[in-house]
Amino acid sequence: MEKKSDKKLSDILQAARRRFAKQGLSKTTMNEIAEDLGTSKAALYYYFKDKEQIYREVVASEQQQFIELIQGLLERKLPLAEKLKIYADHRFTSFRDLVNLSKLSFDSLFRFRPVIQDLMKEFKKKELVLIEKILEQGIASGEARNIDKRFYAELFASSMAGLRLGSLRKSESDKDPSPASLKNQRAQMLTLAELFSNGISRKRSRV
Amino acid sequence: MEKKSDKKLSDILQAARRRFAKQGLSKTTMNEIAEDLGTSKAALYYYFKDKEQIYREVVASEQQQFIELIQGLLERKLPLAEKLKIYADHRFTSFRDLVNLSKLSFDSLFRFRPVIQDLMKEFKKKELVLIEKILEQGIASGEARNIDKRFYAELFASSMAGLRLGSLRKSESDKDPSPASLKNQRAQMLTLAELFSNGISRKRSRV
DNA sequence: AAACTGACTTTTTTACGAATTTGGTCAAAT
DNA sequence: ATTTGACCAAATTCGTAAAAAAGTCAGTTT
Repeated sequence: MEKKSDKKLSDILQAARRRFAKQGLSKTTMNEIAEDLGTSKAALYYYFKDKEQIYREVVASEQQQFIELIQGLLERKLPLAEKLKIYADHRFTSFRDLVNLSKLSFDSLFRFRPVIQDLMKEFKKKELVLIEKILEQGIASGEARNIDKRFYAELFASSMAGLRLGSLRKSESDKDPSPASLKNQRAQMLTLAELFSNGISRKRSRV
Repeated sequence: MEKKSDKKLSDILQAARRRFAKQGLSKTTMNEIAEDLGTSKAALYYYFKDKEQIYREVVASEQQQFIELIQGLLERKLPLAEKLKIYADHRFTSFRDLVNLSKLSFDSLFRFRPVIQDLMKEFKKKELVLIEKILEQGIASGEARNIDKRFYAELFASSMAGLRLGSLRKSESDKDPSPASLKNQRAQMLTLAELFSNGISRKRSRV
């Protein structure tokens, strides 16, 4: 069975990640990725089935980074309110820094290639599970009322997505959002997390 | 100066509204609108400068319907929590029934024609003012803390938009959302309104 | 004069084949 | 096991001509 050097695999993914981040999926060519690595296009096909698989792995790895961040959060002993705020903060930071994940969630709105839709749908499902787990813990610990986890997780996820989109829209068309706009987006997400945790809390707390 | 029969003006707008609702802006032709009215294309240009103006007036009138609904709400003596819930309900209902307004908010995400962006930007600005007024009233009455109205209004508006989008995405691609999905969307919006009003309330209430 | 029309011009969209680019394969080389 | 250049096939871009739609206007009707 073939072993296929891990080093080479990750080199390819790294080069591809940079290209996808800069140019997106369709405008990145296999030749460009190969040239960035000083190798030939055909070599790429020794390691990956096709361009789509490279893209999938690049995005999946960024998704995984976020997911692991949250899984780490799930293992910590923290008040529910804290967890939700940290979740909001991680989500903000990840979508700011993981360019391909960020681009994906944007593209999924109007690029109809199945890859995009599939990857996005997958990510949403995973995110929902993570939020449900946080709520689960909060209910188990008695911090939260016995709410419908699925319903509230969807509510939280969609609202967070809306906040991100609302900020994107404000920045003029194609330009990156300004630091001020990012700061505002983060503040909104944290505030939403607070509203949310207060709303499902058993105690009647105020921040 | 020309008077231009109001009857004819509104007849044209009504025919155009139906066409735009069914086919969207770009796929609706001036000839179709004229034929629906049993008149000639040239006649339309006697009443309207161009196709874009007809579209603007159609959308503006649907926006106005929603705005007047909310302005009516602003004049009622109701608890802040009630007002926010009714706001959420009106928003849900309006976006479900006013097809061109609904289409606009969808198109604004990926149709780059300036008309679309302009009309959407205008609507968002107006919606923000209305939400701010509701918050204003809540602060004045002592029901709400002295929060940053603009900040919270944006938070509320973007979250509501996110809930709508989250529901749209779940329904498979082009089809209309199922009744069940709509019901869920409405429930989410009402719940968000509750979370929100509890969160900004001076009292520590629970529903 | 206000309301409207058919014929007309201009602008935009569509259709489509050729040219080019790109994705993907493979036998041969290292 | 790994890499490559040559090659094919699929997709994209490009130029352009035909079709369709937007928009104009002199002149007619009411």
